[in-house]
Amino acid sequence: MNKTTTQDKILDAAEQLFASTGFADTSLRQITSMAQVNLAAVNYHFGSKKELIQSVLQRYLSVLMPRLDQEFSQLLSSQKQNDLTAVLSVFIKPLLELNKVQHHGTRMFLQLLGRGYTDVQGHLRWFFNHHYGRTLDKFVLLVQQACPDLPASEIFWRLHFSLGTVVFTMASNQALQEIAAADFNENVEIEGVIHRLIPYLAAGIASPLTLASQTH
Amino acid sequence: MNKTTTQDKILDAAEQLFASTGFADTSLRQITSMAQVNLAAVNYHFGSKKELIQSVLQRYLSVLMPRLDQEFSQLLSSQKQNDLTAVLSVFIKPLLELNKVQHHGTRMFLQLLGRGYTDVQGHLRWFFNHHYGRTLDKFVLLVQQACPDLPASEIFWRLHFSLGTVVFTMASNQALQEIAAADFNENVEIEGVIHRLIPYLAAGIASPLTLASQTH
DNA sequence: GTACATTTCAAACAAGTGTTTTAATTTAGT
DNA sequence: ACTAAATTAAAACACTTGTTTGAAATGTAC
Repeated sequence: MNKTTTQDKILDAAEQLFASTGFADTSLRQITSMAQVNLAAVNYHFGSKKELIQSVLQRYLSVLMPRLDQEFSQLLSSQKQNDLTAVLSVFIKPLLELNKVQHHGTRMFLQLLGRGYTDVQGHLRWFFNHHYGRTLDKFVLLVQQACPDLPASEIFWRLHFSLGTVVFTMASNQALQEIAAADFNENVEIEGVIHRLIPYLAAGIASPLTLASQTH
Repeated sequence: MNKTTTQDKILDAAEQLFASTGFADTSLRQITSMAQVNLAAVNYHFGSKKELIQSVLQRYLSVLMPRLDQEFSQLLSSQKQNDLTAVLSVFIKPLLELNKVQHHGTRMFLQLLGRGYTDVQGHLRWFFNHHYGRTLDKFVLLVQQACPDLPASEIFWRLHFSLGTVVFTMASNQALQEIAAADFNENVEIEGVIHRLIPYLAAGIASPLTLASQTH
């Protein structure tokens, strides 16, 4: 007798709607209607819409981030010279393991991440940095070790460029998949997109310093 | 006697608020209050909020896109082999000339573009493709010529990765500038960001095909 | 200066939002 | 079985949104 609780029904419906429509453009009435629970249940169980959003993300982050932290630490302690592609590839396995958390978990989480950074500016960014800032620092350190010639400020900019690539690609993942399927007869899973992203990001981050980027 | 019309007062206020807060999160009451005009003036002069958004963008696009189209055509007709950096650099001058349209026009437009792609999914994308699809096709052709080894589908993905970089960077431009100023004592104008972007994008788009990206 | 069209204004409208309230119902402990 | 706590339910609340209305004000042409 494995009955799903009201909380879980809400979380399941919410993450689906959030991923495809965004946080701001999804109403609590849509969520509770899809979950087949009462409207007031959201505020009763989660307090507010804001906290519901955080709970939806937290279900994935609490699995992913410790996993990433462990990988980063391991790579940091190993003495061998890590190249950028290897550092970025650390994300692959932990991300794909999110499919065990939930059906289509990887795609769902990455879309949520994309929505999180494009929809809301305030509380999610704070929430993430507050909880997982340490892990992020390790990653930045690894990138710096892999690109010893780049000044810290340049790495800052390029990592944010890369964040933009990932976030945007994941937020518009559905639309992109549809176009790719129509125009190129390609049916790429989220795993394929990840494997396409890594060389692109690695090349961008490691691109040589030009005269132009220094004088401006 | 150069009095600004009600329409212009609305457009000026709207673009400022749209750029910094996004389209969805800016209300008509905020706009008319800042513009010091009556609330009903927006619907009277523009019809609806949706059309106001398009008008705000159109003020820049109508200057920028013909300019870009001309540059693309010129590059296409010249027989010499264009490298990717040259193709991407075509954007620089037309973008910076938007500062003549309006004070801080370049930054304003790019932020609006970022907001346009992250906030709304529907009508803006259609609006843009419908009006300027031809120009875009020329650009894609130039990129294909510069990267003859890449299959069309790969170029499709990488150009969207790049779009993500630009759009995200521009949407969060203000936040990034503030962090860069605080952490690295850097005061980068929008022009500096553009010059930082180009080598990053060029390297990403032109990154070699790996075994992984082919098999997945 | 009168007549007509354009523009401004305050007010109200209809629809949607997240949240709260209060009562009914179900669950769990003894 | 009774009691107290936890959960569900329907309704209303307070607020914001974009849009519309109809009268007042302004501008324009003859």
